Amino acid sequence: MPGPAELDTLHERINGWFDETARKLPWREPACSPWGILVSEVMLQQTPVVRVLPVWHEWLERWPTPAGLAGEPAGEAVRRWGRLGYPRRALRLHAAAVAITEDHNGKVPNTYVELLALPGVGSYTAAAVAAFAYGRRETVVDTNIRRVHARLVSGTALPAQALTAAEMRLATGLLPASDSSSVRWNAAVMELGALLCTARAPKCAACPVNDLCAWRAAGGPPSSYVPKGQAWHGTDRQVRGAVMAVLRLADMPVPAEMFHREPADLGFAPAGIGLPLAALHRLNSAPEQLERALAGLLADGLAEMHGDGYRLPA
DNA sequence: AACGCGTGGAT
DNA sequence: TATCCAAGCGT
Repeated sequence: MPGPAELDTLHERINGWFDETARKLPWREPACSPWGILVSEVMLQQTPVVRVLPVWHEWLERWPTPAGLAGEPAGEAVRRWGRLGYPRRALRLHAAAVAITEDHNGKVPNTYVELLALPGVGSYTAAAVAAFAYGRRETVVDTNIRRVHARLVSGTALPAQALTAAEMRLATGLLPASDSSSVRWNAAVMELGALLCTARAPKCAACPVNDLCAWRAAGGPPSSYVPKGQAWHGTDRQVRGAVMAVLRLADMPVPAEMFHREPADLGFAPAGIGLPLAALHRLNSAPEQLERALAGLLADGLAEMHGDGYRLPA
């Protein structure tokens, strides 16, 4: 843990670097509503900024307030989520909009505890919204901040595989004293991790605190563990994704046999879903895997039965 | 605590 | 081409 003097230096340099070089993002504009910030935070969970930007603009134009989204079927949120990935985030964001409308008079709550109670809002997102939308001094810890702390302070290439209590204490200890400085600090460290102190090829030469970095001082030792990548090909997730691509494009329930049989065997396909349906069949997944994927989507509320067909939740 | 959950750009 | 990984959450 850095001493008080070094802490001041870190705050000054990293916040200064942020002021000069931060990306201009719509949810960072002073005029952005707390709702706009909440939507951005959920969309940014595991999805890069460049892919979020266009969808975020569409959402805020279509649903400028939580009540606007709450007034539509959950399936519409899933459809407009497009290809951001992890579509249950859309479902939960819709549920959060309903909760905000019904329980918070249509206004995004401004405390960590109330935010944390919203569907799809965990410790990171609750702290981020409290800080960035309401100017509160919160301990915001995301994957970028964890990595910067791991290198700068702890001297390791990567943070632990799971978020630890020690990391939270460290992050709290590093926080500037004032509300305004702490808000900027949270955004700045995150930005540093996103732009310079990246997972794979960190741009240490451009880093404003490279002379204070414990990891660099130690000669940049490699990580003590090998992060295991997520499997994709042949997984249920891949099949679920392909099914969801069909449902997003369908404007009527898709008969179960459409998923199980080649379109050529059926002799017809509903307008508009030929391409994603072909992509699904190209996976050539076993019937039981397809069943598992469809059942999973129903269980998660991402799809529902209507007659003998599947559709997004109405 | 470890796992499942989408997607696509970068390397 | 294959692998990595991105502002996590819920169970």
